[in-house]
Amino acid sequence: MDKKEERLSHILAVTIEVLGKEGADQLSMRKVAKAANLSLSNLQYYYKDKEILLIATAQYYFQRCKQEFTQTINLLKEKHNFTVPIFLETVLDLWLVNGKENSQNIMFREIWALSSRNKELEIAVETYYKNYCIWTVELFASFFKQPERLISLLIPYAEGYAIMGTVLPLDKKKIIGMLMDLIEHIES
Amino acid sequence: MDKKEERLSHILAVTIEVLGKEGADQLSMRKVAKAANLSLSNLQYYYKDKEILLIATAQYYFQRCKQEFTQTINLLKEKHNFTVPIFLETVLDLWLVNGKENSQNIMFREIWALSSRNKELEIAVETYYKNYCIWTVELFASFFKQPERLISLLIPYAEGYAIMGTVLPLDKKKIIGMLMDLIEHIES
DNA sequence: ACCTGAACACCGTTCAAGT
DNA sequence: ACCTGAACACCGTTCAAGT
Repeated sequence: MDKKEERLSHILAVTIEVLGKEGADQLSMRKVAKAANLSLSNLQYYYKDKEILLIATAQYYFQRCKQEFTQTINLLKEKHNFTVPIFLETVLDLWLVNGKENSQNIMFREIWALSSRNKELEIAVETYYKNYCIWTVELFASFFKQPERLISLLIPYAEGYAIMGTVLPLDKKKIIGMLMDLIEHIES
Repeated sequence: MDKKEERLSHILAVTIEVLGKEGADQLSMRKVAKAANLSLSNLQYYYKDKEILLIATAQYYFQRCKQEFTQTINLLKEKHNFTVPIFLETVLDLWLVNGKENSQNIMFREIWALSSRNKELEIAVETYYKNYCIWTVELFASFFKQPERLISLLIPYAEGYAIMGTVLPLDKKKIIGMLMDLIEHIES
């Protein structure tokens, strides 16, 4: 990585920090510039306006998410007591998270909102989800007969659960039980 | 409804319009004031700052959503060819909508994003989802044995589908088929 | 190629003042 | 109770200028 690339990704890392701390509505070019120790105009030299900065930031963030995901999955696979049901339960427990307690979900909310006003960002989000489905289908293909069906069920469910999982009539434990039963039914 | 109330709800209706057209990031007190034919300071007399205006707007919007929901469901129930499987398929087709094509979902995205930075708005969103679950459980209780389980499955799924349903390995028709099969399994 | 500072139109909020 | 206009600090963007 040369010096310019380092500079660019440092700006993006700082932008993620500001986004996470203050939210999309509070993020300003001036704040990012200050946090990155740049003058406003110098920041604009690297990212010429706010839109471009946000798109680059989202893509940088997605890249990070992928790294985190593969790392977590690899750790899971290497566990000494690995069985398919244990793997499944662990994955479900990992995926069903409350959006308000999870910094990754807070970032995604900001990105979603921005993407509904920005065609290019919308495409970046769509691409990420598409790839996410591909990785997870591949992962599930090692253990299940119907990976496409399982992923088409579980990924949207997890996304929705992040939004409003806390107010459902069933608690998380019962939901995981239900999902495991449904998966067994799909696979049978 | 007295004159003040009318004035207040007119402002909220105008705010919803501006939000839908331009998005949360483009919404300004000045724009709302202009669109509602008020001076900026006069708008601030009714809603003293942007936060309060947005919370009131979200609640007003939720109220509208409830009306729309009950109306749609009543029309469905009154249909001459009503059977439980047809009802279920129609409801699923109605619920599984692409978030980008649906103006209600665009509004919800804006509200979600705002709510992650605002405790009071977050509570309003949570309350809405809680009530939504209660209505739908009641509705399903007329036709199904396990309404809580079905709603705990379907509502988060529909929310997640709105976000990323377009990139799933299965198409909508197959997904509805899968869900109907799963529902049958839960009920059996 | 990289960086600066001033200027512009816009924003939310505050406040003293009117009816 | 309802409404006004000016003022303030902040914002994104543009631009002419430096190294």
